[in-house]
Amino acid sequence: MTENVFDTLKERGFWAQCTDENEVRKLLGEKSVTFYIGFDPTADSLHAGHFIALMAMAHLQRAGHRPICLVGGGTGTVGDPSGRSDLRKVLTDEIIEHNCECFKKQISKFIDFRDGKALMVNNGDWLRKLNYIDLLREVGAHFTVNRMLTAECYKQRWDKGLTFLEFNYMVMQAYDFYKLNSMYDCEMECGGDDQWSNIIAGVELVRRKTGKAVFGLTNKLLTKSDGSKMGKTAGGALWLDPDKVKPYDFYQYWRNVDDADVKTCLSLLTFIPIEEVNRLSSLEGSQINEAKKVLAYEVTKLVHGEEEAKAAEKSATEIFVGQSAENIPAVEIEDAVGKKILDVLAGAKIIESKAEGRRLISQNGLTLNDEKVTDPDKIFAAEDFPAVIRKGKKKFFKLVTK
RNA sequence: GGGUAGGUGCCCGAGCGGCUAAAGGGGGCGGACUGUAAAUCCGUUGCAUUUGCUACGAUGGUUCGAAUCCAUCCCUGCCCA
Repeated sequence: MTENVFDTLKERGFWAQCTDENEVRKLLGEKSVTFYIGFDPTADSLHAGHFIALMAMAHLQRAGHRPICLVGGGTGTVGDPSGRSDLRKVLTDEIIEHNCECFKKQISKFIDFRDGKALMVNNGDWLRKLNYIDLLREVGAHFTVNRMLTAECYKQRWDKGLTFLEFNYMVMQAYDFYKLNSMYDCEMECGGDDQWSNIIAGVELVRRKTGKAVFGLTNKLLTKSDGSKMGKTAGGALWLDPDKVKPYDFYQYWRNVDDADVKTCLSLLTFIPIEEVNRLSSLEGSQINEAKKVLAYEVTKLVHGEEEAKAAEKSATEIFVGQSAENIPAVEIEDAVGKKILDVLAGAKIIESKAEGRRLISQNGLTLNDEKVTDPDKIFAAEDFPAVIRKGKKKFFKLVTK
């Protein structure tokens, strides 16, 4: 440990807030600390927002600390109200179970679990067995409602209403920390900025129950320079699952971030040395495209592997620079000769509806093999294949018959 | 339980018997301009396409005709108990 990770995290912009800064820094500098981050299984894939937490975790692990990845098989059943203005959908046990499995698989790609260097646990293992009365007596007694009500994470819900179910989320999460502390000597909880209230609750619970000092550290949420959430695509979140967001599209997302966000992304989402990050992000004008290429490549490599990253980069170059159509992401379709182009595209989910297709054509946004499609009733001919479809300016699809 | 305000398209939010597939904004999409960026401007934004279907919490009802009126129910906020 030549350099304190605490400084690294701060320097790279992860740091949002923590309990006693000096103590945390000291702790991280003098020994291997076991820490945890929780991930609630609200979907069957992690997304860009989780990725930043995984990066923080990876930095800490590289510095010799031991991460515990906590999947929320228990807390997921309750739903975290933090930062939400609406009630969480209550998920069924089967869905949660399935989502937990998906999370585990994905997390394993970023964190090294060999030789006990990291742990993966599921809080369902203890939360689901809890007895209500026992919990109230053991844990509930340490919380004052007055204090809880002042927590930032509930404020957004004052107008909309907060159910008792969700109100209890904080208690569950605090209990997790207490459990992990007693089972694995976990001394620090990390997480997104929005988790601060929950983390503090855990820190206090551990102290009250055991007298031990434990710590909390939060990282910035991934937001754009204008404050809006980053990692949103037309289809929703920017998933890390290649079946949900194709590596090529994933690459393109980062290739197209705002100039103003390049620096944040490079430092938070890649392991590129900070000096290089600074150099790249200070490039001016169109030069900054170089930085975006590096960003897109590096992030894609971390998430989907080197091979996919190279393929995505190659496709992008071919599409936007050269005219070759070799590596355009292929979409498999049934034999389409003689069928209406709109039917085929809608069937392949390239367009959401035929109405969208008609709109696209009338607005000059659909191209087939470098020719604008002008007739909404156009029929595919044999010589159109292999067909390259361009939707708008930047979206390319190659139609390949099965 | 009582009182009261509500539940509208992806989101926010107007409408309160026909001219309403529903103002306005946000978001999305397409185009122009560019650097595969931002900002700006223009167009577009339920589905199917030829006037058909689906849609304003749910179900029934009044009416030639309802998101708009009535009834019942469900859900939510606020106040009181």
